[in-house]
Amino acid sequence: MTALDSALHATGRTATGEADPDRRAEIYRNAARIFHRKGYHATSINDIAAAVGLTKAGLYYYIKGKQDLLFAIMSFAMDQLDAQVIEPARREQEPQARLEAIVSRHARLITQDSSALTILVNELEGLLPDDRADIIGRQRDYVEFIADTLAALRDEGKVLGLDPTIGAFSLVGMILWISRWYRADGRLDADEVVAEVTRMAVAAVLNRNAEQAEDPDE
Amino acid sequence: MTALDSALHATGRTATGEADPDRRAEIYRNAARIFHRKGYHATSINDIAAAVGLTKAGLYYYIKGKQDLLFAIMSFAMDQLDAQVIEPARREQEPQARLEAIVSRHARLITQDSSALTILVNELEGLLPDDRADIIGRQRDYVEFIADTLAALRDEGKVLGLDPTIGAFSLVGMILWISRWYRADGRLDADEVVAEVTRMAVAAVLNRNAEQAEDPDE
DNA sequence: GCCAACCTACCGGGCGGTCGGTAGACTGGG
DNA sequence: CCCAGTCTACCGACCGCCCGGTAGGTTGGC
Repeated sequence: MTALDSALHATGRTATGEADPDRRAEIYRNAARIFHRKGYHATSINDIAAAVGLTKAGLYYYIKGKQDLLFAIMSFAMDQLDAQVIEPARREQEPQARLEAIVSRHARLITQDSSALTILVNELEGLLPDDRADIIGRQRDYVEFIADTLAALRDEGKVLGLDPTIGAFSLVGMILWISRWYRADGRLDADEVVAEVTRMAVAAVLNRNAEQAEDPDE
Repeated sequence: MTALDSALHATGRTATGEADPDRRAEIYRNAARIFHRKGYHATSINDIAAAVGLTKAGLYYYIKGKQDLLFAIMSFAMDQLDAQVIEPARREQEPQARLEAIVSRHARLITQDSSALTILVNELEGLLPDDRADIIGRQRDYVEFIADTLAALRDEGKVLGLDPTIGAFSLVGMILWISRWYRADGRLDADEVVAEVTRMAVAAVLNRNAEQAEDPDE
């Protein structure tokens, strides 16, 4: 997660703004890991401070507060999603290729490091209202991007009788859930998981047999 | 959620055991709602007490502690899953019918009342180790039940080149995610959501075209 | 000598949980 | 018909603890 350094500059509003960015990146990385493991509310500032070898007061040299720390991590995760998933997928012209890009890239990201991305969806209620509105808005945009892609597939005749909203949410659920069961040191390797999930996602929305095509309603 | 009453008798180990079961059911119902909305750690005993018109001390007449309350709710949710999803599905002999029963029944349950079922997956770290082991074990059994169903489909030749474990987890993710976006008062109605999700789930795992059947590896 | 990078010591407050008490309904003996 | 005794269902006050956050240093490299 070396990209965290640059991300911190981008979300500078949450940090003191003068401290060593490498050290701050290390702190944010550890915070994300602990928030992910124990949950935001169950994690104390002391837990994070201890993990980076500081006292609580020492940690406050680098952060403005617990909620700002959470928002910075979630903003970073959202930036990551934008840069690694949404932007590359947007460059795909074919709707089906675009869908495959979304799913495989998002799944890949989660197998690489799920901390920040998982916090992004699980700890929304820990944010201040304004920050929460910001994050939720960006998440909504993402789901709409997927729904639009499904709608484009429908216009091509490749999808019949599927509500794009339900489809988009279902795919997102499938992808996000990966962080709950995938372990880098487990039986399954990341390439296999990404490929399999992508195949399932595409199969879930594409109609390939007459049976579904003939009976779009019900 | 009237079935809560009987569930409470079943999980009597967590309550004082003498108090009015109706009142206790009301308390558990409210607790589940608030845990669901704010999260376990962000919810104080006072929040729950106030919601049922008691003081904190008064509430302790009915419950043994915060963690026991959580475990009771999760046990109830797991009982619900057993009775409404797993048992009925087990009675389906055909693997495909069984899969459809699992998905549609589980999805239906979530559209009806997601509180307890959502707590079941999101608040595991709030439990004592022994209780957590209990719940995780039951959840693992459920995923294995789905994986076995997928394996049976594979043995029938209806599924090719799909890892049953990945498939089972992905379907579970799709289903559980419903509680995050479905609103009973929203644009989509429950029947539509259940039907659509079930169709997607089946499509995701069944191979219906030659393309997939010819190339199981990769 | 200065400033970045920390620390010790502390604050107010809310937490989960407990304790002693009590209003009021109910019960049974005279 | 009464009243002592008992039990259910609660409450006010309190406990120790830990939380997020801060004030005011101290230290070591430039």
